[in-house]
Amino acid sequence: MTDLRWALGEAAGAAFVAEGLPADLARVDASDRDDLADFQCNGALAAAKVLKRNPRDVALGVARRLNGNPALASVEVAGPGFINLRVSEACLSDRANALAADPRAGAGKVAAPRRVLVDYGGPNVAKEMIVSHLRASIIGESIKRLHRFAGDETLGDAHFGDWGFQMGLLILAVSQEKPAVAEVLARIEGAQGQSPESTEAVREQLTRLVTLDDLDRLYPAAAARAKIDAQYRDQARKATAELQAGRLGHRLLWRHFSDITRRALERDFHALGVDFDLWRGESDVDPLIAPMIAELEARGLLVDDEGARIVRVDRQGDRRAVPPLLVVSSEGSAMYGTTDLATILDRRGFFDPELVLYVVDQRQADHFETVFRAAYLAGYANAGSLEHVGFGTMNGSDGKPFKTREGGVLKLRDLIDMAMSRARERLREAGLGGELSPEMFEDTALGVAVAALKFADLANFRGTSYVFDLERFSGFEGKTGPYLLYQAVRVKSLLRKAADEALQPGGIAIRAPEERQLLLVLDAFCRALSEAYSRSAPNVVAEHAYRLAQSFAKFYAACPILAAPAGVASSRLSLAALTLKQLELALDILGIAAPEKM
RNA sequence: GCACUCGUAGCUCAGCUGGAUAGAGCGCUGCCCUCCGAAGGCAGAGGUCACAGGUUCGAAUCCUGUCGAGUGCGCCA
Repeated sequence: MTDLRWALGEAAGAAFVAEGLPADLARVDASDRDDLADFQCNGALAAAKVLKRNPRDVALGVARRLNGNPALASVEVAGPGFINLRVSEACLSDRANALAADPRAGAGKVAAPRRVLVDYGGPNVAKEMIVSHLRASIIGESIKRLHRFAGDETLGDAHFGDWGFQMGLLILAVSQEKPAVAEVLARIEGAQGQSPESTEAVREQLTRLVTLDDLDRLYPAAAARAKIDAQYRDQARKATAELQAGRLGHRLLWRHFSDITRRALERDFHALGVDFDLWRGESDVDPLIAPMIAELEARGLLVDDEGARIVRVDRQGDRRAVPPLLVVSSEGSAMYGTTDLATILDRRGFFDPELVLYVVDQRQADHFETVFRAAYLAGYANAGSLEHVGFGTMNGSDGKPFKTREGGVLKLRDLIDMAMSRARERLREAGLGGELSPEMFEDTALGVAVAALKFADLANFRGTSYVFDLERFSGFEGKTGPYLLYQAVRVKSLLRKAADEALQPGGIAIRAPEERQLLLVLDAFCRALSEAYSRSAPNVVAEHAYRLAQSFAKFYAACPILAAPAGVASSRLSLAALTLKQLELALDILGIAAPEKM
């Protein structure tokens, strides 16, 4: 299925060729003068420049050839050589009916689907989720959905931070505070493989002894203490080393920490409409590191430098110095980049992705450049298959990194709670409290809150830093998530009413200006998706969804539907149903779901 | 010091593969519920697109410079 813009571009291309002009200049775009045209082609200006001809003459020649096209109601040349196209009502109506019959509401698919892995979120064991995790999760989830919807075989990986020093700290802190835990572990370690207690039994005991609240309480304290207490820090380092060496008790305890953290995180993420396909952790790639280092060494890629072992990745012609990848520190331990490199190997093993998108803070651009180059150099990934999709930092209204009024870091949970309480207020104001069951009421409040948070973030281009403003994030009027939900819910209500009155949707005939405008926006869905896809820019989808909702609101205000004469009513009903279908598809790509009522 | 990103309405942001009168939302001023959900619609005020050069018939968009802001620059992740 092709959209009008594309079809007109093809027609213009043929006209260009017939006029002896380069066809690739015949691009047609939505008009930015809707008082003059639906679509415009500015290619005659460029062609005239290349061929050194009078642009107006060139445009007139093309216009003459387009004039007979049945899809076009008018073809005019304006100004120095703009070709303005107005589409006929018949053509618009045909397009509307085609869209209504298409389950994808006009969305295209990629010609050659790829295996795509999206690495995003990056939660850590025992570390509280804060608002900065929100961006990574929201943007990553949307990019994953964008690829999946376009037909790629897509996996989203949380890239779980479940390894390293923080685990040693936790093991130390928990066993010091809870002698019972130490006893359990001593028992199982003492008896070695022939322990009377099964692993299962130990895990059950740990479940009773160590809760998520314990971790939330102990970790910050332990981390703070390690900063000032060198002896404590050394103990934690030792515990980390023992864990990584495979000490049984440490392993069981670590597994327990990760399990309870992951369960809680999955629940929180799910409430936000963020669901990972994979929770591969840093621990999963740990076994790959030693052989990887040996191989890099054997191939001469690993060299000594200031006591550390590095891979040089700078190239001739670099405009700037690209730092080497530090693989083994002078203390002999694996580093951040080492894990990332091993993760690339790991992924090649189980998925062999053709594209990996790292949805991570823009500040890590240099780091990823280094890792990617090392991976290409080592042949662990095909050139160009690794891409850093960076996003901007989050600042407070003072332009500095965001802090709460008390000066602390805002927890994600608290932010969601704030947005939810505002949503509850609005629902009560609208008098919907009594109509919905308590569970429905809470679900709806959560849905509205999530829509507000996500849309506020996704409406901005990911690459630029943005000001984190609670007021704006939980706003319900204007260009907001709740506005989109509101429009969707209004259509749902309308469709219910129509069903009650046994009014059937029918063929669409585009007449009123508001219907025209709505259809032109519906037609632009395909284009918006492909642009969002190629630029990894969900804000393009967000913008489209908003424009769609807005065009619908105008249509809804200007064109009576149920009260219209029978033929008109069934046409408008179909148009409304089509709008709902496309709006929900667009919202789904943003990770937002519309409730039945609100 | 070197590098990257960004400076668009009072505020928060789109637009940046060069094209006609630079768009939204919030806020501000009015208007519209005897009609399908007013979390809505309509109208209005508000801009030398940081500044200065350059390329071009044409620049918010491309190039250079200046000023301002943010970020990064091997043994944390």
